[in-house]
Amino acid sequence: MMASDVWKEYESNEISHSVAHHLVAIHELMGDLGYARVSDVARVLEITRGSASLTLKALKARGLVLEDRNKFLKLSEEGHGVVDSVLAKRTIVRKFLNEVLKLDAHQAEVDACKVEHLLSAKTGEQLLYFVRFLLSDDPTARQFLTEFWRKLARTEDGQWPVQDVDQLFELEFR
Amino acid sequence: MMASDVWKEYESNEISHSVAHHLVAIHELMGDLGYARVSDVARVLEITRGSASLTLKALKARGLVLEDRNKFLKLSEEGHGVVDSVLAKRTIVRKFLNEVLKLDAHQAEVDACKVEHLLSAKTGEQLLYFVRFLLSDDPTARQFLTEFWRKLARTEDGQWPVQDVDQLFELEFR
DNA sequence: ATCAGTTGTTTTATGAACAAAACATTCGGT
DNA sequence: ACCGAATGTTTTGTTCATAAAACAACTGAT
Repeated sequence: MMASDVWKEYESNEISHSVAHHLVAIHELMGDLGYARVSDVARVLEITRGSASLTLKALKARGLVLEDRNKFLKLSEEGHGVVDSVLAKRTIVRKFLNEVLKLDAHQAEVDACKVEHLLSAKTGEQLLYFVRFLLSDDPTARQFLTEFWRKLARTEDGQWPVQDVDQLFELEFR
Repeated sequence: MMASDVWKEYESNEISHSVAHHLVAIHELMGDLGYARVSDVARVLEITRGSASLTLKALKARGLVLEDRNKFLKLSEEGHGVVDSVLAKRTIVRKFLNEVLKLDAHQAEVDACKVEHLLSAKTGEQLLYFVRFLLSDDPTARQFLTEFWRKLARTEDGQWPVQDVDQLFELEFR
């Protein structure tokens, strides 16, 4: 019933997946090469220079990307802020999926990449606190994780009476 | 450096946000009204009948939605599977954000809605096991959550030396 | 100085997701 | 049987993100 309230908010995302990756690409290129041009961004993202040119033009207009006389790009203060928040969310989600839920590194990377720009700042913040405590050497956290992973291992050995994930979901939620 | 490997996989999402919500709308309408027509879907999603008509035509062509002689819609077996997996992920993510990370109900709903169709089946499954154990009455889990929430409350009272979330992220990840 | 290769932009086109409006059909009440 | 309201479809147009290709400008080696 409250579906309609919420689902439209998806649109209101000021940072699209595409924009996030263009900005992160510039950030990475500055680290790797020390500079970032349109072609470099296009190569990193495996898109055409034309596409990159158009997207980056919009980002320059939005003040997230700056360009010097020689067409070299860099992030503005604001652009850097966006990259920081996106990378922080990606990192913490990847860490949680990989190191806590024990998903393989590739799947964790893919899923983190998909959601990095969608989570609210508050969600990222709380998740950071959570994962930090969970992976700390606090004995309560250690004990909990040890116990969870023990149960998880049994689950994956088929010790739980669950054949089918869908069936499990239905038991839990329908 | 491995950014390019991963970010393209975003495209390969067979179920878009829009498609997910059209299917879920049909599911909810079947529960609420006992039937679902194009106009009902449009009303629930707050889009025009024209838009809904086009999207649903595509979903009929993909075999996810079936239509009887009187233009009444229902989910196919496969469509039901998609809805189950989407709703299961939305539910478990919302539960985690709200009941564990203590985000307010609205923010939890919005974020869950944004990522529901993006998480892999494996990620949903692991998250389900995790949250189930975390919220169970296992004393290890209880103790861990109690301790986490205690720390969290102190954090929100400003007891941790953190002024700015961005600053915190940078400390942690840069 | 020229010519080839690199780089950036512009133009044209596509597909997805929407709106708006015109149109066709169907259904209920009188 | 008719009329008006509700319903579904089609057509047209917009925006966004992409590709592809043509074009322009710059660079460097000879």
